[in-house]
Amino acid sequence: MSGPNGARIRNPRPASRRRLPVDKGDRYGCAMARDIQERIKKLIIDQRLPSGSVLPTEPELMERLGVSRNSVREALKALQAMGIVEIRHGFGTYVGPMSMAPMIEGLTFRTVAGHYRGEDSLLQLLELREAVETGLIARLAGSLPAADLAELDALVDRMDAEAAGPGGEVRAETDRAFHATLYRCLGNQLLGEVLEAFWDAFHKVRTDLVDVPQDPRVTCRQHREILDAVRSSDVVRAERAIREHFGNIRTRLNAPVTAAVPRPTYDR
Amino acid sequence: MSGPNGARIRNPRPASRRRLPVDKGDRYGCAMARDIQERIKKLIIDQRLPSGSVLPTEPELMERLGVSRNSVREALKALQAMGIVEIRHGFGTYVGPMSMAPMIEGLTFRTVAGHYRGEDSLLQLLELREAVETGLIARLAGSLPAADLAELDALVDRMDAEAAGPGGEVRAETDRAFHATLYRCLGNQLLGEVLEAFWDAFHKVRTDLVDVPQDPRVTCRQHREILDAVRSSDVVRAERAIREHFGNIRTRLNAPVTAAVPRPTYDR
DNA sequence: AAGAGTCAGCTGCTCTAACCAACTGAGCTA
DNA sequence: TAGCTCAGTTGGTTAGAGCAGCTGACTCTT
Repeated sequence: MSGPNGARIRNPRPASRRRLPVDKGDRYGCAMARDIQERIKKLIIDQRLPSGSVLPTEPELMERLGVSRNSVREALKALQAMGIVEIRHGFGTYVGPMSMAPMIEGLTFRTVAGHYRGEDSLLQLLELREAVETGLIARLAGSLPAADLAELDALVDRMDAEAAGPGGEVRAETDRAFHATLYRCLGNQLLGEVLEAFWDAFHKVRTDLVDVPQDPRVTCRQHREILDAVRSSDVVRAERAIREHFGNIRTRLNAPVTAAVPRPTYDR
Repeated sequence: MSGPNGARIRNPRPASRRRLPVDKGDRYGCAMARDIQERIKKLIIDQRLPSGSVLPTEPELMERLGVSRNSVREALKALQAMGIVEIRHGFGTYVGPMSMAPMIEGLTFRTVAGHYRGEDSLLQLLELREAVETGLIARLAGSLPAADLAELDALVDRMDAEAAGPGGEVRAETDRAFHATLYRCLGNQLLGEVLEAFWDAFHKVRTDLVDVPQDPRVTCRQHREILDAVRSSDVVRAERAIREHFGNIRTRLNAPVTAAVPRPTYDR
């Protein structure tokens, strides 16, 4: 039943299956499964359940919703994939953290798939990050608390140390922390999580797919410049610094991406 | 087994269940289900399957992955929730559109839940939109093709007509189209989809939860101002126009949000 | 009596088997 | 020829059984 590369071959009705699915606006599956998901979501909303609350057990949901165990489980699996519930074997089902973790996963997959198909999906993701951070930096300039400035100073210092250290590279975690700390003072949790999600997805794909050469000293200098610009309340300079930083990543990205031969394996 | 409000009461072991789940880094469920999902994803990536491609049928996946139909279906349900596959009753399973639709859903739920819990989640979502659009507008000023400018002109004209028309309100679809068309020329599909996702989630929550009063003439004037600023290549003016537009939405949002008594029903 | 091991009873996880529902295509009927 | 039915495909749903992770209380040992 399987072709040479595991490709699917269906003898009795090969042509008809080539039909592309017609969009009937009926995404997300059939009525019942969708309905169960909605009812569980409604349960969470209506009872104002916070993250971590206990949800009914599978047998209880079966009885309450009047469906079989299997349907309940499929609905819960879908909700789990969206981060709405969290399932723990032997414990029970809980209201999920509602984090952006599922988005990271979806975005990562989409970017990897697009990359392998020859699209510039990684570049698009970078542009997205650039857009958000550029739009935020103006609000930041001059209004960063002293404590955050000190923390950012320490992070850039650490970058310097890492660049001069044995590895000769700035650790990814340090870069991530810098960008996260920079926008923390805005007091917008969603913003922070989305930015981290974009960063995570970008970083995952970049390290997995393309081997980007980087000059760690340039990285350090650019982060320092961003920090100094923000400290001195210079909006224009801050925006320019951010753009330069991303421009740097972009140029480093462009060369290898076009030349790179996608590796045949994907093991995420 | 159920309390007065449908709250769960478990007689034999009530105290132990109050334990919050310990984070073992094992999100997304047990090993096997997770593994099946990964293998299906690997199949899509390795064979470079584009959106709409036929995936193996459930029996074929059972055999190939060596698991039961139930497990296959649960994995597919989770992947469907992430937009990675699309399941069509009676047809088969296909590679999904990889759109941002699941993100809209997750974001909407998160925002609704946060709103009901008294957080300013809707405002956070608006700030996110503002950040992205502000960061993009500079790249746009002066580089918009004439065709897009004409289309935007027509959209603002339509807004005027709708504002003066019977309803006296600018239709949501027109606003959506304006923002979508504005950033289309950047040639970044991801960017466009993310912006639309944010718009959709914001709009869904706003119309469902808070009844925002709006002066349609102000809305029209602000969109016209954005368009004119972009047309005249005036970056500073364009940024100011965007900020004013979002500032307008924000102020209209702030008053009712704090005063609003959340309705007890959630029916999405 | 204190400690350790076992066991019953929760929880979710997986499998098997059967049937239902949506859809297609070929062959039959009028 | 036009329309229908029917077999065979696909996913959707139900049912029942047993497995696996976890807790608390009971029991046996020391």
